[in-house]
Amino acid sequence: MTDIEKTLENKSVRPTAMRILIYKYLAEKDSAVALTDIENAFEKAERTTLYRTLKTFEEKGIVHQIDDGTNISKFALCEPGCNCEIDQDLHLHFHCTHCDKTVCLTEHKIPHINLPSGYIAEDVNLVIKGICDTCSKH
Amino acid sequence: MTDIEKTLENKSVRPTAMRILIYKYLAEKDSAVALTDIENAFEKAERTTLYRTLKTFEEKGIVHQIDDGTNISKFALCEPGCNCEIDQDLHLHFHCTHCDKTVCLTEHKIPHINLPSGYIAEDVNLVIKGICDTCSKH
DNA sequence: TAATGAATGCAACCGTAGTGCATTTAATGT
DNA sequence: ACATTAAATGCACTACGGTTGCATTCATTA
Repeated sequence: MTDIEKTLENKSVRPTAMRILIYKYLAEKDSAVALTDIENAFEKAERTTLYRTLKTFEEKGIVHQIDDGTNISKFALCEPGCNCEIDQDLHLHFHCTHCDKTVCLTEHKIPHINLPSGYIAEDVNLVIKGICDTCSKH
Repeated sequence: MTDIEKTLENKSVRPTAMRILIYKYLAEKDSAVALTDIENAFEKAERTTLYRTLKTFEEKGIVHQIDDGTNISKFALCEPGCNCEIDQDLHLHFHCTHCDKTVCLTEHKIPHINLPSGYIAEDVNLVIKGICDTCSKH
């Protein structure tokens, strides 16, 4: 059994062939991917399958969904320190308007925000848009 | 000439009847509105007109677009202190998952974030999801 | 090996975003 | 006041992401 299969089983996700492929794809990407990205990468794959696989991955804490302001949902593998829950130090995301890539800045945590009374926070999302390091060199 | 007409002209936007109506609608709302919201409010209005009006308003700094994670663009009037640009203290947004409303917390500014070298920030977006004060009372 | 449930494939549907073009409306100069 | 010109609006249509229902295949286990 490979590492990926173990990882999936640890998260109570049956390691099917398709899921392993999708996991691999996510793992080798250094930026967040949209459903369409995966669809294009695996021409034989069915949109619905990818869609539901990502949903499952998200529910089981394998990936986290990123809303980078493009109105297109992106996904990235959760790293060991990636706590996608409140009351944790959540990392922020950077969306490059030049190459259109979105990356997790896992080193950068979102500072705590004091809300007005009555407001209950359940999730925090911080996205910075601009030019990434690769694009700013050119 | 009314106040709204003056406001629009100050921003180099021709104060047409439709635009004044849309501005009024936005002004009396205490939460951000989606294109569809306006569409429903003015049954006679053409979606394209509303769409382009909001675009124009945004370009001219009359409204700011809000991405609250629902994948539906929302808009809210810019207040005098609402600087929708970088290097300013940007306010954050709160999206209530119960009543589905998104509000500007203009009193709450986004703290400055230090990015890794090479990254150039142009826009910052902070959205907190949870339960708003109205819904948390019930 | 049969039974069971999960995963996948297929075929749609819905809603938002966006564009091209014709038409109307408003502003300007003569 | 009228013609000219540009902006604003209305209409039709496309594109695409997200989503669901249902049939079918696959894998697990009794």
